[in-house]
Amino acid sequence: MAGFSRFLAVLRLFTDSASAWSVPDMADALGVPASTAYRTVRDLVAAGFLEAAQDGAYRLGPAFIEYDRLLRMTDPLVHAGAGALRDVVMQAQTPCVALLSRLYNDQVMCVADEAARETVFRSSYERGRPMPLVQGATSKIILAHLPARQLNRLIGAPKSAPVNDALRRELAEIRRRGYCATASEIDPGLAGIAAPVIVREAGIFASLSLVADDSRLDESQRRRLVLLVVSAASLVSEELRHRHIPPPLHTSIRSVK
Amino acid sequence: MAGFSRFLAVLRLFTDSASAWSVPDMADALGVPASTAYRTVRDLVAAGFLEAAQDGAYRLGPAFIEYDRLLRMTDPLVHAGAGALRDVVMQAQTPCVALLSRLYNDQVMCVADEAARETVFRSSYERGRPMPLVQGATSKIILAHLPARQLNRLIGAPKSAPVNDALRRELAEIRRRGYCATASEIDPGLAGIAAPVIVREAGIFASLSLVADDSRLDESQRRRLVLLVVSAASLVSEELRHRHIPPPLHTSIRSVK
DNA sequence: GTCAATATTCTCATTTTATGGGAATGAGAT
DNA sequence: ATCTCATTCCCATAAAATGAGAATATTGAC
Repeated sequence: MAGFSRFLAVLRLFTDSASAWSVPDMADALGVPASTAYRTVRDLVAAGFLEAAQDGAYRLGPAFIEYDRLLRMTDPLVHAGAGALRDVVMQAQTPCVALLSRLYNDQVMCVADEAARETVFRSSYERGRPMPLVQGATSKIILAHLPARQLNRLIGAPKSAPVNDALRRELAEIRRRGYCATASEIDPGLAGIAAPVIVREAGIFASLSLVADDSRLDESQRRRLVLLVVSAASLVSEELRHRHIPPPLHTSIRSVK
Repeated sequence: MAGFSRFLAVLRLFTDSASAWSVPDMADALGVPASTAYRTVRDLVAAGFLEAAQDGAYRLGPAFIEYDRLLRMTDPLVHAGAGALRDVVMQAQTPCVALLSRLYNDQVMCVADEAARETVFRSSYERGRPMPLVQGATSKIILAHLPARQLNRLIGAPKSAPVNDALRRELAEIRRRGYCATASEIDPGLAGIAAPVIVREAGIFASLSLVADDSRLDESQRRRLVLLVVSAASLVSEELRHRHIPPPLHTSIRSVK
């Protein structure tokens, strides 16, 4: 291991349950000499990706907040979706959480969320938290719209993984239907309603979804929310498609100031 | 330039106004050969810090969202302050934005913000955006509570920078008063009210502040909000002080699972 | 205050890796 | 087909990271 990966390795030590590390402990955990660990940490601190807590402990640094804002302001999906999420929770007229989620390596991650005012429950899906690929409406609707090649890479080709044939049939059915509604697949008692946000030409495979208390939903409510989610997802997709300007030919591209 | 700094240099290219870059343009801007730029970008993409947009353009990657969540969940200041901000905007009973801000290199950066329901204006202070050090209540109240050595480093020692003597007197007065109220220093028409969140033993130099429409504030309003901000800041400080557990002696520290 | 135990930084010879020039390949456009 | 530019590949070289251990700084114990 060397170079860049040393920095990544240090950052990966930081998790929900281990949020502060001393340098000797990092060196231990990574199996590198102390001098190397001190140097790596010093560089990360200088860059703002780590920061000294107290008593020789280090925690994640404020540079992540800065880059996160930059991403929120400039990422097409996040930027286009955030407004839609606000509209959705307003129009839902019930305690709920609206999510915008996308593929992230071999998981699904929410990139924007918005809770209605009076929402008391919390969804496991929350901005920045990687979630399983094959559970929950939010994830399934994305899987259902993936190109065959990419899906095979994630769940195995039909021949090599016939165990997934049932899943494949389920995904085909979801794609046909155009939305996905589940209940208690991730959080007991919570229902998920998700619609696809797919813009192939921009490489966007995402979903817009709503999480609400399942016991509060009667059939007409559910139908109304499905409609709300599906149309919001279409709006976001359209906006993204519209933004996707084919670049001028034979010219390097760069964002205009 | 080499090693880690090459990665930093690439990331620093991404700004509000230049949010998508092609690799040749990056190579140009950094003055490095194309082959080097391609390799650097490939590594950053693999780590999730960049991601391919369309047509050879790259944008910031979802890893920043993931680390930002981790920080929100685990950073003592953000975690303790977020709840307080919600309380503040609720109790303010007027359109406003509450901010939690801190030193970040030689600037001040908001690390958590919360807007009241009906707030229409936007403050220039927003989560993740570095702001000037010596303007606005949010920043000044932090400066006013910095140890002398650190203040000198930021604005120059009294002898070498006598031009700042007026500022020094202003800061001393602010410290004496315990809060700072300004108007139109950053955004025309907006007023800022800030109180310190200082926990020296934990290395925390921050502020809790409220931004509201200046023309809507009469004297009694203003007094009420000052009280609100000051007491909220005290609560946050107390919570942080309480959390600061002196580590066990002669033992390496590590967050408990 | 001294002492002892760690934490942290420093040094430097060595190994490892990144570097970048250029060739090779690919993808469009004409 | 041919031109242009994007992208990858190759490899000798230069450069930088590495790590063992020494040197120094901190810190608590006493």
